[in-house]
Amino acid sequence: MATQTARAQRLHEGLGDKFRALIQEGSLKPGDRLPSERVLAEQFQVSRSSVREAIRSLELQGLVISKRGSGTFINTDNLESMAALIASTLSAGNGALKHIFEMRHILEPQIAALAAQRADQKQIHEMERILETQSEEIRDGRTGADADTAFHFSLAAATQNSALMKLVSAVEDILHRSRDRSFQEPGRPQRSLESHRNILKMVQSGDADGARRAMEHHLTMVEPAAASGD
Amino acid sequence: MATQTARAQRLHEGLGDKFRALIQEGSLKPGDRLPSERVLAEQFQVSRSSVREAIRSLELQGLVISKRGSGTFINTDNLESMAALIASTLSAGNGALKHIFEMRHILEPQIAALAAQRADQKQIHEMERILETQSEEIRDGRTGADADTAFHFSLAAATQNSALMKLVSAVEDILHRSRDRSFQEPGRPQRSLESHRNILKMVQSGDADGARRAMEHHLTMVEPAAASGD
DNA sequence: GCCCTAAATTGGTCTGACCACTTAACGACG
DNA sequence: CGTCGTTAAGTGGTCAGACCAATTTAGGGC
Repeated sequence: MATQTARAQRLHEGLGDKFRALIQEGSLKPGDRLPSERVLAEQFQVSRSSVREAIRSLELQGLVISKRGSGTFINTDNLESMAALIASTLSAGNGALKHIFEMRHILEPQIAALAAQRADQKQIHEMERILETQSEEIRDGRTGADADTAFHFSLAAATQNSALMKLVSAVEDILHRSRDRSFQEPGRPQRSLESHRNILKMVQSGDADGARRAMEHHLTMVEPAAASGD
Repeated sequence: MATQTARAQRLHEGLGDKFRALIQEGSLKPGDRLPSERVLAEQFQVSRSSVREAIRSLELQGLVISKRGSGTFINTDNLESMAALIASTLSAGNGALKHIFEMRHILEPQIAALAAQRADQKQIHEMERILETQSEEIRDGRTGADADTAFHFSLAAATQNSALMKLVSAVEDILHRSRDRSFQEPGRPQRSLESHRNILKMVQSGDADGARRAMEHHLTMVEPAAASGD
């Protein structure tokens, strides 16, 4: 009956939608194990191949994770793999790093402003902790790139907007690799930390406009020359 | 036969990487047809199942498109399917529509500003054409929702930033369905068209700040009450 | 020449089997 | 009794060959 949709749906695509619905409806919770492929095949009256292709798509979308010999599980933190998926899509093709930097420059100042309006105490404390870590790493002679990424992400989390979180997570993921290089310049990690502190200060005081400006300043400072010239 | 690989990843993942490399290295150009699954299976000394799972992942990433009875082709405009992928990821889980609206409110005003600075004559002409179409549709009693989406997308295209184009395309895709409903209110299509014209006017005159404000006004006006209140 | 039909080709699905790995049950041993 | 290896069952990953459905291509009749 569902074989002839206008869009010529293939069987495994329809299956994927059914599984996705099951997961999102709450019948299955994060961490749960899906029925085995053989069981699903019988349950939906299709072959194991079709079930596998459907699961394959769910796995690529980060909804589930298949483990050989163990089973297929609902992804606990779907954020990471979802971000990876968006990242691979955004940076695919001729997606120059320059474009990603520009997108970031558009997004993050506004995110900082939103965070200033919405961050709760727990999230502010989390940011303080991250900046402490970053400070320690720099004192030990490291770049603090991980903490840097974590700070930007925690800001996004403070917006309480899951879509923004996913997107920032993807953007930061793309930039993470190049960041190690740009952090090599002497004095850069220290300056980055200081502007992070300025941003946090604005967020703490709930100054949305100040947070936006602080983030703009931070990004302009951090942006490598290569990105604007390429 | 090839049972002793067991290196690290799953077989079809490695295959996917090989195919992806082939495509991106330029051995295969957009529009070209991949060798048939049976040929690829023999060529790489794996089973057809593995080839299929690899192709499935490429298809989900928008790199290729499989057509039953015809073949598998390198995706010509990868924009559409890539956007669909990002869209499904962004809206997956508890991603409320409200979050998407907010993301849009962050993105598009800045995009309008960038467009005002960078749009070339051809792109401006394209936007004029779209607004004409929208005008005609409204005159004929339709909502003009398609033209509406097209306008927002052409604005993103004018930024010359492929990452932004993909993202806007994804966001608009998510909103497109709900748009038809909100366009039912009397007078709404007409007002939307007028604010589009204001945005275009700013873009034509190269007024970045004016374009940003015009877009902000437009979005605020278009945003459904449900999205801002919930 | 044109149009219709049949064969070849291709992706989609099915079946059943075996492999590699994980987990849990079980029995031998200390 | 508890611990530890061994074994058996279960699971995802891969393979092989077959058939189906859609498309393309090649003939054949007009």
